[in-house]
Amino acid sequence: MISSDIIRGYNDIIILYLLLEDSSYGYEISKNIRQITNEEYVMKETTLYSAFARLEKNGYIQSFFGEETQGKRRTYYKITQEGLQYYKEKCEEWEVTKEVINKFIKEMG
Amino acid sequence: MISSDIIRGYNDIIILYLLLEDSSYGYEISKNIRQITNEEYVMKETTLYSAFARLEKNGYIQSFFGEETQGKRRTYYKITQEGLQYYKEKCEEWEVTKEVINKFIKEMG
DNA sequence: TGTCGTACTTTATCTGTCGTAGTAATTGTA
DNA sequence: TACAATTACTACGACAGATAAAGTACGACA
Repeated sequence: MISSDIIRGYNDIIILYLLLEDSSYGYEISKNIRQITNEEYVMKETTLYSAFARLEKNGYIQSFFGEETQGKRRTYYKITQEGLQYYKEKCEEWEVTKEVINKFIKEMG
Repeated sequence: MISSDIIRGYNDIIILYLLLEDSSYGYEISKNIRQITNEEYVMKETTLYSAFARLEKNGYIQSFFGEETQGKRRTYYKITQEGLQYYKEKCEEWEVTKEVINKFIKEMG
């Protein structure tokens, strides 16, 4: 189980990654995360939707309504230029973070 | 700069790592972190001391007073069996976390 | 006398995550 | 036809870890 204190701050990156190729919506993103990680990480619904709100507030994603004529209306999100920039920076930060934390990890029986 | 949301949850591990070899105290641990990471990560004082309190409350470290007869009295900490166990588990969790997050990271120009 | 370095403590605030619950429509199944 | 399950969200409140700001206390040094 991955603790929420560790993934914190990377949920945004996970979401942005999934919007790189094409716009998407909550439920689909949620499923994709589970699939990609083989259920090793399951993002909570509330975490996901509050991340959407935060990302949109910061201008990293933009929402629009889908054209479904049946079923509950979906809110789609697409990544912005700023979002792409933010994603790139966070990826670089991740490389640094990995190396820093690795210095405090020991392989033990 | 490593964001606090990313390192969150690993501050405990950093501290425990530094207590593996020998007991130590706040100021020394703080200096060691800076040195080991070449100033890439500097743990805030309040973060450090609140982590001590949490770790002791959870039984992962034990405090005792140093024998300095001059200067301000130091509070030393040593790792417990439970702390060692916790450290090991977190190291294993780290390996999983790394792989999970790596799936959402892209190398980009 | 004043500043720097060492070694902490207290208090209060912020943010992201998460538990709980509820709404609303569609699809499966018995 | 009834009921459960799945899809697709929204609202509210609580919690924990990180942090800013400020203060205490001691020694050394100039």
